[in-house]
Formats: sequence, structure tokens, C-alpha cells
Amino acid sequence: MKPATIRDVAREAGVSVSVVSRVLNDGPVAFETRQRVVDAMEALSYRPRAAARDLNRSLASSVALLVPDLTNPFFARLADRIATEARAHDIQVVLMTTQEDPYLEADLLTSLLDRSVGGVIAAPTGENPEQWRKLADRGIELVFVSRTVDEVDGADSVSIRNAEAAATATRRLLDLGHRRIGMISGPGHTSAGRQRQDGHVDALRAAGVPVGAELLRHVPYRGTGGADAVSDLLGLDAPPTALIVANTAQVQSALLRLRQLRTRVPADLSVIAFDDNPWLELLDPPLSTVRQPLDQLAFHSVELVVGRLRGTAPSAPRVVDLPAEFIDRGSCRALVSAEAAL
Amino acid sequence: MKPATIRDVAREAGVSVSVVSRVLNDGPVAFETRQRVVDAMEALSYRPRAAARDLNRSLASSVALLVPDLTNPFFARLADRIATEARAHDIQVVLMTTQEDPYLEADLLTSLLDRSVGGVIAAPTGENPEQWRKLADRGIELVFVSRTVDEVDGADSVSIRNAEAAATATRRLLDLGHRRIGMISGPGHTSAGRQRQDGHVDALRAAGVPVGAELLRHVPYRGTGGADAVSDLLGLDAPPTALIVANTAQVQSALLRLRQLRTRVPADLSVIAFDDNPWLELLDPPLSTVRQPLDQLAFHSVELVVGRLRGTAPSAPRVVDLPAEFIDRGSCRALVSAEAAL
DNA sequence: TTGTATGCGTTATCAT
DNA sequence: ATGATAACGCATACAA
Repeated sequence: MKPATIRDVAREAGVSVSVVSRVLNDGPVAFETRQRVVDAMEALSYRPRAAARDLNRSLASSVALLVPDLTNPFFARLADRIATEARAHDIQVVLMTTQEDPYLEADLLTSLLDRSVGGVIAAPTGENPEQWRKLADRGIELVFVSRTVDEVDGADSVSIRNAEAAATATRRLLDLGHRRIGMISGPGHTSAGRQRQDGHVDALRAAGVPVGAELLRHVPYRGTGGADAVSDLLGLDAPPTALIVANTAQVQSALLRLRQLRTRVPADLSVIAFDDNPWLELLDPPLSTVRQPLDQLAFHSVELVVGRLRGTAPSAPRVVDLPAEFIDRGSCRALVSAEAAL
Repeated sequence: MKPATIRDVAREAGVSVSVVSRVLNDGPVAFETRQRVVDAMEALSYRPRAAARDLNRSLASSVALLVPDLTNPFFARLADRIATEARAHDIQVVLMTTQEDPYLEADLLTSLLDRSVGGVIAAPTGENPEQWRKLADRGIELVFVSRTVDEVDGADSVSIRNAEAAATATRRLLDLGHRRIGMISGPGHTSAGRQRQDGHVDALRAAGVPVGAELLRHVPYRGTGGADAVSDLLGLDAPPTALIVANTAQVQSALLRLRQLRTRVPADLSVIAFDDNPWLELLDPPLSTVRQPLDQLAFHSVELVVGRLRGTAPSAPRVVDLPAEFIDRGSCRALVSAEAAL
């Protein structure tokens, strides 16, 4: 059984295809005529073919959502919220994963060129600025979320204040008396990776605490980098008494290594992890974290694309900076002065 | 800058559009001519518009992947693997989430009718058999993974042997001396929910252990059903000494409640959870689980759609039943006879 | 092997 | 308000 076309509907309703088309796009149609057409569509269970519409229109209604890693609860949950938000705005989103691979990302981006999407919400790897620019040139609306690509202008961006969030975590540990604080953050080519490290260092400087370069680690998102960094840090002559894991993807790997090394938290090491997720609360002890406002991230990113798609939006790129929330759970302990001096 | 069309390429290469089209679809073209065309495409950075190709024939090459819940690590990770597998086969997958909502699922399914996808891999809610049938009637290849919809025939299916897996878990607990075993499984309208409960009951019967109906709970995937079931079970006059959480989505919720109730695992309660994920290993104690072979699920489901899309596949629906693996970690303890009799 | 002509389902233009 | 018809970009019989 072949799907009904617009012509079938027109015939059934005794009108021309133009009228049917206008009904579909709420054009000017006499009330009674519209009713007949609607009935005909119903009777034939007609559905306009997306491919055929996109062919003529430049107005593509669907948007793509590009996340770097679905196995990371943060991005999986972000995708979930964004899907919900998009549904509320009645726009179709197609989800794709780059798996933190620049080549895959590049492939997907060029494939997006062919597909007729009106916009893209993405947490980019940061390695394909030229490709992103091509999309922008094609008139595709760009909204970066959680991460951004500085080289691309004209794109909106939604994220937390990474430097501030990291500084908050750092100050918390400083207040508890820690002086040697290890930090595992994302690769330097990602905005989040840089900014969080910067915030951390700034907080240390502001407190007059020496910045130990050997305590600062940039670690790739994929692989066991987080675990290896943990081993390295704990193997130092002067190992850290506290650790901030700011590389969301490596939290699990880092925690696993700590367990394998039988490092007690917080007795041996105080720990703060970026990005809350339900499992962190189940750990023993429950982990203190920096929580990103998922709902807000989702809300604003969808809001921004929709705004541009509907045409109602200033042409200038907009940047939404959200505060992160520090959640104290009990994975950090105060150092007594004797230990601090050690 | 407007994207180049097939006509532009033809002009640039000094050939007709049909030649270019044949180059795109590896039709018969003289070697030298093909070279010229390829060069022209390169020069114009030409990319065939997906919408235009789909319009002609249902040569649709892309497939949709429908998962019910991205916040559930099992499905998020399954989606990740399937994406990888699909990439290996060089086919585009668009990911969508039904969020365990039958209405959303229905919407997505009808939207898939308009979109030109060649196939769908899905873990269905089980509530929209008619919609699924419509897709099948339209010639869209269906592969159910992890769950299935019995009412739809003609669809392939890939999943673990749920009953067997549940029985294995149950026998494990029986061997340890447990006689009152609680089970929290998915809703009765899902295949997995039914089969796991059946396997559990069969194992009990085979061992001559009375089946306590009050110990069997079907719990919805969304919400706090898992936690509530835990409270109920532990509040019974004769509470269970062991618990199987076979509702993947409710594992986290159930564990959280156990922690809140200060129920010690395994001292007060032995626990087995369905679907391994990296976080379970980090818990204290690490949780014993029934692990589904993610890679195999992904491999076969992609293999099946691709087979049908390429046309090389028997017309009869195929069913792939995979064994699950029981992972013993230490969240179950042996009951001494005195306790068992209690 | 290559070119011509036509169709795919929809929207846009321009009459009526 | 409605209708006829030309695009849109590509694939494909069929002819050359």
C-alpha cells in the first residue's frame, strides 16, 4: 500500500494541490474548504513527506543534537533533557554521537550539510573549526552547549562559568587546609578543559598557595587517562592530599583506580568530582561534586535555536553563562595543621 | 554561497547529469570520464542532497535507533555501541528517545513514516503495536533489541534469554540458602518484564520453594517505583532475605532507598541487579549483576538491519537469543540454616 | 558508454 | 480564495 500524496488528497477533497499545500502551511483557505481537506487527509491517513518539503523550502524545521559521549552520564542526561525541551517546542531533534572522535565529528558535520537541518546544538570536540564554519556559512544555526569553539563566530553558546566553578571547588579545599591539590581536567583544546584549570590556578594564586605544575593534568576524554593520572599523582614524592576531577568523562575511571589502590576517601585523599549524577550519591562516601544545571543548559540551548529558527532573534551571537552548584557530601575532610605542614 | 548541484558538476565536467548520477551510484561509467567527474565534484565541493535522493526511491540508507531512556546507562551504552557498529557498516543512524512514554513513541513512529528511513532498531515500550505494524507495512525494516513486540510479525529481534538469566540469578540465591527472594521487574506489558519474572518463578518452582506473590513486583520504568517497592518489601511481616532488581531503570532508585533505610548489603539483604554498568563496581560492596552482552546486542541488531537493507536476507523474521553473564561480586551472602528457617 | 526526458512530492509564483 | 504550473535536486527508463 503506497502512501497517499498531496495529489490524492486534492482529488479526494475536490480541490487543487495548492489548496492542500496551503492547509498544511496555514495559508489562506476558506473555512469550509479547509474542513474538507482535513477530512480527506484524515481519510487517506495522509502524511506529507519530509524529503519533499525540505527539497523546496530553505526552512528546515529539524535540528541536530551532537553529543561527544553517550556513555558519559552527563551528556546522556543532557541529551535526555534537551529532547524533552525540544518536544515542548514541537521541533524534531535527531541525536548523533561523535564519540569524542574528531574524524567522526567531521564526518557527521559534512553529513549534516546534505541533510536539511535548520540548526545544530552541539558539545563540540573543538577540533573542527573549519567544518563548523561551513555549517554556519550554509545558514545553519549553531548553538554550542557545555563546550564551545572560539574560532567560530556567529554561534550562540550555553555553558556554566567553568573557571568560577573550579575556583569554588578549589577554595573549598583550601579552606579545609589543603595545600597540595591535584587536578585532572579535560584536554587543553577544549574550552572546558582550559577554563577549569585556569580557575583552579587562579584560586590557588589568590590564596598565595604555590602552583605545583606536576599536580595539574590534562587528560583525554576517552581511554583510561583518568586512572593513570591518579596513579601518577599518588606516586609523587609529595602526593596531593586532595583531588579535583574536572574531566567529567574520567570520573569513573579515576574513582575505580582509587578503589584499586585502596586509597581511602576522604581519609587518605579528599575528592571533588565535576558533574553530579545519581551514582555519585550511592558511593561510599557519597561524592562532593560540582553540579551543572542540566535543565537550564537544556532550556537555553533549545530556546536559542528555536529563536533563530523562528527568525525572532538578534543577529548577534548570544552567550549564556550559568552558575554551577557545589554539592557538599562528605568526600572532603579537614586537614589538621600538622598534616598540612607535612 | 549556494551549494553546488548535480547540474553544476555535470557542466564543470562537461558531461550530462546522468553520468554524474551514475558516478554517485557506481553505475557504468568510463574510467576517464569518472575521473573528470570526481575532480569536478571535488572542485565544487559537491555533496548530493539527501532530501533529493530519498525523494525518488525508498533507497533510504539511514536507519533510526529508538531507545526508551537515555538516563539509563544500559540504553545509553547500547546506543553508543550501536552507533559504532553502524559506522563500521557505513550507515547513518539517527537516534531518538521515547523516554518510556507511549505517546511520545507513537509520535516518533508516525514521524518516521514521513522521514525516509530504511529501517528502525528499537527497544519499544510495547504499547504501540499498530504503529509498528504500519511501519512494517510501509516496507521499513524492523529490528527490536532488548525488548520486543509480540504482536508485530515480520520484525527481527535481538535480546538475551531473559527467563534463563533470571533463573540463573534466582538459583544462585537459592544455592546460598535464600528462600524468600524479592523480585522487582519491569511492567508486565514489556517482554523483558514478563520473561524475567517467569524465569524467576520457574526456578523457584523447580527448587520446590513456595512462590510468595507478595514478593513479586512489577514496577514502571519511570518514577520512584523501584524505591517504593523496596520499602514495601522490607516492610513485610516476612521480608525477603534477598532481592533481585530486574528492572534496569529502577536499579539506581532501589539502591538509593536501601541506603536511606540503612539496610546493609549483604548483611541484611543480598542483592543482584540486572545490567552491569561501571558504577556498580564502585559501590560498597560491588554489586553482583546479570550482564547483558552489549557488544553482541549491538553487533547483531546492526547486522540484521543492514542485511535487510542490502536485500540479502531471508524474508522470514530472525530471532537472535543471546546468553547473559552472571557476575559475582560480593553483594550476596550465604544464609546459615538457622536464618533460613527463621 | 553516454545523453534525453520524465517523475518523485511538495512549495512558490502568478494568474484567475 | 483557488488553480495551473514551474521549480527543487536527483535517479532512471529509454534512446542514441
